[in-house]
Amino acid sequence: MTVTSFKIEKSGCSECPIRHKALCSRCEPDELVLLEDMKSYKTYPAGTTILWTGDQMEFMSTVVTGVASLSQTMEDGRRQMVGLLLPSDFIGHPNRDISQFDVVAATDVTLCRFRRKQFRELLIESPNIVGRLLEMALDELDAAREWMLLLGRKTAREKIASLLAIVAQREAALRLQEAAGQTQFELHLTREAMADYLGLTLETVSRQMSALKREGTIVLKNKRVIVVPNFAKLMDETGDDSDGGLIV
Amino acid sequence: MTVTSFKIEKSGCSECPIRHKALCSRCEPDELVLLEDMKSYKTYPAGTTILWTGDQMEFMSTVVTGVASLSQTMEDGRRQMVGLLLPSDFIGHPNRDISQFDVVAATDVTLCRFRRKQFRELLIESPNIVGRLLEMALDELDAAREWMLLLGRKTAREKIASLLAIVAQREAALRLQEAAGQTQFELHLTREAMADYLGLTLETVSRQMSALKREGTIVLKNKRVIVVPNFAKLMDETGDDSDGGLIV
DNA sequence: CGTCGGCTTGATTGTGCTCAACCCGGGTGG
DNA sequence: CCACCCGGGTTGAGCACAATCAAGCCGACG
Repeated sequence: MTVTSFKIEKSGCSECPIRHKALCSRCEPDELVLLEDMKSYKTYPAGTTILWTGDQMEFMSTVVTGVASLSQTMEDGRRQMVGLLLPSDFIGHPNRDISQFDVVAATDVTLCRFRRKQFRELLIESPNIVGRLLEMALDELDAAREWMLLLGRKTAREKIASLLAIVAQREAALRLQEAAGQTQFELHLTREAMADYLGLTLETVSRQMSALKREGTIVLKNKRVIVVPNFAKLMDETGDDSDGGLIV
Repeated sequence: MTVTSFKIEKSGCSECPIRHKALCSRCEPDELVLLEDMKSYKTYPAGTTILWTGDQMEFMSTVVTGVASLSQTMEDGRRQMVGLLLPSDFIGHPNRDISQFDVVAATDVTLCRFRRKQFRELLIESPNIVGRLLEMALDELDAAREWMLLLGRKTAREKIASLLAIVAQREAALRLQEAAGQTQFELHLTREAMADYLGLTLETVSRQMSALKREGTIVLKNKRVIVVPNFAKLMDETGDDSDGGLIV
């Protein structure tokens, strides 16, 4: 177990960084005490596979810190990422004990875990948790469906622009700003990860990135940090309608 | 209101054809009485759009009979189906009052509906419903993610074979059989609907169907009824691993 | 009989994949 | 210190698969 996880293990739920967003966000103080008893933390180094397709899932987990990816692989190696797990996102299925996907730590990842059996009992007793879990599942479902449009119908160019726009908006939201005018953000993904996410090859990703650079839509500061001089111009490339396709 | 819906309106929940699968499947008799009071039926003819993207959603609904599709459309007309709604499937989001997708009746469709406001109160009081809804949402999420692999990574041939295999398995399950050896089923979808579902053009769908026919993988009985002489041969074309990629 | 929707088939084009070479920066070890 | 390697990234040439454009078929229905 690493040092980071140890620090977290000392602190209670009330100091948890994702307290207001995770499945426990609606819990009353007395319910939190219950959770406090059951939970355990575990940290995985970047690059580790947390769960393979077909693995037994002894635990239900919430991402506390770090980023993990959910992906599927075909026999011949073709791979598709089907979800990005950010802090507060949930891993597990109360009624299925076998993982349907590979879960890979993209950065160092710390999970807050509950044993399946205990968790199921918890669900029966705690409507606040079930309700929040339902809400989160429905949000994930909508996100997955949005992504299906991208995978099925967008061109390579539009896919790249969409990904960049989404990451930019997410980072802006963290700073409580809106992505508009000049924006700057960090892209943690390798070209290969982008390709897996978008259903492209890494060469196509590289080519389209170069094209966007050449045309001045984006400027690369240092391979990871991207500057968007004019966010509207990037949005034009996504293929979405003017309001960004998002219901705000 | 059509004749079919009138018949349904007369019968109570206990005679409902989807009683054992829908969101009410775990309800006790006393809870059913509650639902009985709140519900109303509505039938839409084939081809009708039940809900447009951006529409206010006054009702939360369950499909009782028929098939509807969930889809997204881009400005320029490109369209992607993101879900198929079969009997017992649920439409609506307790915490969102605006539809994110177009909902179109593929066949005549009858919905069992609850008013949003009432439904939300119901959720607070009835853990059996929330629990069932969570289960259904997680199943949908897994299905959506499976579909993302198909959209992002499979070839046209594999997409068609996968669709046929899935429909065949579903129909077999209805007859409490397993798809194996010689199988036969009905495909309600037009070529265009298949294309929208698979992220292809209808010409490509037609060509691949012809190819599968030519090679003897499938036999068309009468444009809608498809015979699969050897189910394993069809599975070979899907690109999935031998066990069908399904966790049984 | 003509029309119309759903479907098939053909010819051509083009986007994105494949294969391949090469660049760049950061370790590592002789 | 330099040589080497290795992972991530870029770029090019050629190809293949699916999209596009276009014509025609078939069965239903007015």
